Amino acid sequence: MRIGELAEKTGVSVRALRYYEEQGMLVPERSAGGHRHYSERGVEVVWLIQQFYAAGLSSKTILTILPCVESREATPEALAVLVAERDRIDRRLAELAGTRKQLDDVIAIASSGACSHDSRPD
Amino acid sequence: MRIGELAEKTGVSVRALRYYEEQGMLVPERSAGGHRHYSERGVEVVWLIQQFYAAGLSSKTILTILPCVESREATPEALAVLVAERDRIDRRLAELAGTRKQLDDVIAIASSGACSHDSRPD
DNA sequence: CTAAAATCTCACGTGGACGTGAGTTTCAAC
DNA sequence: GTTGAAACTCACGTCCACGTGAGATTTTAG
Repeated sequence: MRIGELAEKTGVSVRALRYYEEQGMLVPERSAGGHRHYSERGVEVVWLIQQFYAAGLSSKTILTILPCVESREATPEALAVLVAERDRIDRRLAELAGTRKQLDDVIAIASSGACSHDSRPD
Repeated sequence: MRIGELAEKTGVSVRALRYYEEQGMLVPERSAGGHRHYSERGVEVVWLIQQFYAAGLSSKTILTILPCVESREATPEALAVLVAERDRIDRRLAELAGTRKQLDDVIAIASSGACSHDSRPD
């Protein structure tokens, strides 16, 4: 499929797909005229890239771990990156949970203060 | 305390503190000569800002919710922002957990695949 | 075969959170 | 009173994941 179709299927922009190629994350075939041609697999790869971006991985890191997902095997170095990133996500999860609690406390206190003189404990 | 001391205490750069002021998040007193002077409370505020940044809030959003934390009360609008951001964090937590699982699966498969198939040590 | 749609390659623009001088002024110590 | 560290104000630079034309080329529908 061509770039426009993949863009529609995945919901990412054409520009983004070209950027992914620039970074080496998703390199398609080319037609005689130079147009990009993606396989069905491309859809899943784009999803993965989005997932990893959402997890805060950089394109460089994604570039390292994508081949492992594709080939279902990893060099020791790549495996180390995978584990390190999982740990990073774990720390981030804990951090986020902490901030969530912060926010929750603020909401509890602020709302009781703003809504009325009603200082009912939970 | 002056900006350098606060920077050291909080671990953020002097430039960052000036930036926080630019954004209105942490506005210190000024000496006659124009030097910034922060109270002890400044340390905690910087920690909060960092927390919220880490949670993915923009400086503009932080600017909205910081007064609520300080005054322990919120306008209905600010409260709505607080709740919306908590929800956003909840969604992000779920998202991150999903990606973590993805990564975990990849690690499980890749490591077993790498060890059994290619069991050549260095 | 033609016309329009899609795609192509530059290449500069954007936004957020600062980094990094440059040149000047203030403050604390002696 | 002097001096050196620390702070001050511009104001341009950086990094990342794209956005956004401009202008040329390729592909597809009629």
